[in-house]
Amino acid sequence: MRLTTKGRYAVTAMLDLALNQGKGAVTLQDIALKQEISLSYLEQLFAKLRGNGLVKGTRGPGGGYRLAQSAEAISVAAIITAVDEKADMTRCGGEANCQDGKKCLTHELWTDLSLEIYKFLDGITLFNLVNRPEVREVAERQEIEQQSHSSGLQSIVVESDQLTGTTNRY
Amino acid sequence: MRLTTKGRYAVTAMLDLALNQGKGAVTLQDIALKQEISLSYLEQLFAKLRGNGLVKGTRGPGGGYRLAQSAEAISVAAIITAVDEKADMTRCGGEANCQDGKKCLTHELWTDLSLEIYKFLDGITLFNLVNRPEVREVAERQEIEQQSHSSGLQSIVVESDQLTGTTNRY
DNA sequence: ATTTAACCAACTATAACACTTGGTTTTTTC
DNA sequence: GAAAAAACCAAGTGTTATAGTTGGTTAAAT
Repeated sequence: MRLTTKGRYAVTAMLDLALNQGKGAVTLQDIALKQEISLSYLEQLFAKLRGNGLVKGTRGPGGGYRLAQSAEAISVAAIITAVDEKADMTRCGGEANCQDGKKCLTHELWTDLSLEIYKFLDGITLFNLVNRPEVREVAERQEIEQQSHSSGLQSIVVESDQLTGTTNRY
Repeated sequence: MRLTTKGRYAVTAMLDLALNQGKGAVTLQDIALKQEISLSYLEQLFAKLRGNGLVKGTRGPGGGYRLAQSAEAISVAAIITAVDEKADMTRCGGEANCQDGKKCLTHELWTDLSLEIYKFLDGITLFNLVNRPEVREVAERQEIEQQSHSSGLQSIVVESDQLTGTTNRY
């Protein structure tokens, strides 16, 4: 169980999905703007999440992503595992071959810790997170910011599109 | 609290020190051979450990490092913190300024987890580790391997020294 | 037909880690 | 007092994963 911003991005994006479950599919464009993550990077993360059966995407206008399982069934640990696919930690990476094929001095310590972290993150589901008051608070703030953002931005993009011929993907 | 092989190296080395507390100072050369860590990298790690008051070094022949505090007083968390000096995790790195100066969606989740990990590692001291049977087992194996190693290696190094004019530092 | 959005592949930049090189200084030992 | 052993120090290099970019193709709705 590795911990990196990659996993954090994935959890944040999945939480965004869970929060907007009622409103149909959510586009990555949306998430990219709200959570300030590069769109293409999100695409790469969602390819893995989809491969692991955590989300399903629908193409075309009105399309986007939605959870493939209920929010109760998706744990934070599952999300991180899906995205990180055990880029194992050089030595002590699971097997006990850290020291010439044998266990290194601190082998048990790290496996114990890994288990501890896993248990913690496996005990927290998207459903749990959605119902946390702090999360709801931040989510509402983002909702408002996004509206003022997109209403202003959309027209700018359309105009500059005609002038420069380029569309910015972020 | 970041988790990387860097911290693992540091804990392993410190544990080696704790295990050999009775026999006076331990040289980094020794640790490098036994734990298979590059000597110069160890030097860098020990510079930080020394700076954080966890070890003290004595120079010259017969010198080396020993613990600056009792094994009971040194927690694994303290070692990792000393060596990692909070290369903070891009966003959500302690302060709540992950989203335009405000908290991001999953801020609490990561701070909770960090605290959990810290508590776990802070509850384990070098003294605890030294007394674990698996650790003692591995330590004994290393003791034997080192003896056959050094008695064989020392003469080889001396001989090849005179022939090639080079000394390998590892 | 056009637009929207998922889907896909290959490339680039950056940063941290792990390690190397080549020293100096201090202390012990002969 | 010379030589050796060790800590101490600074500046580099190689590698790897992350994070992001570029430039597409396909599927579905208006």
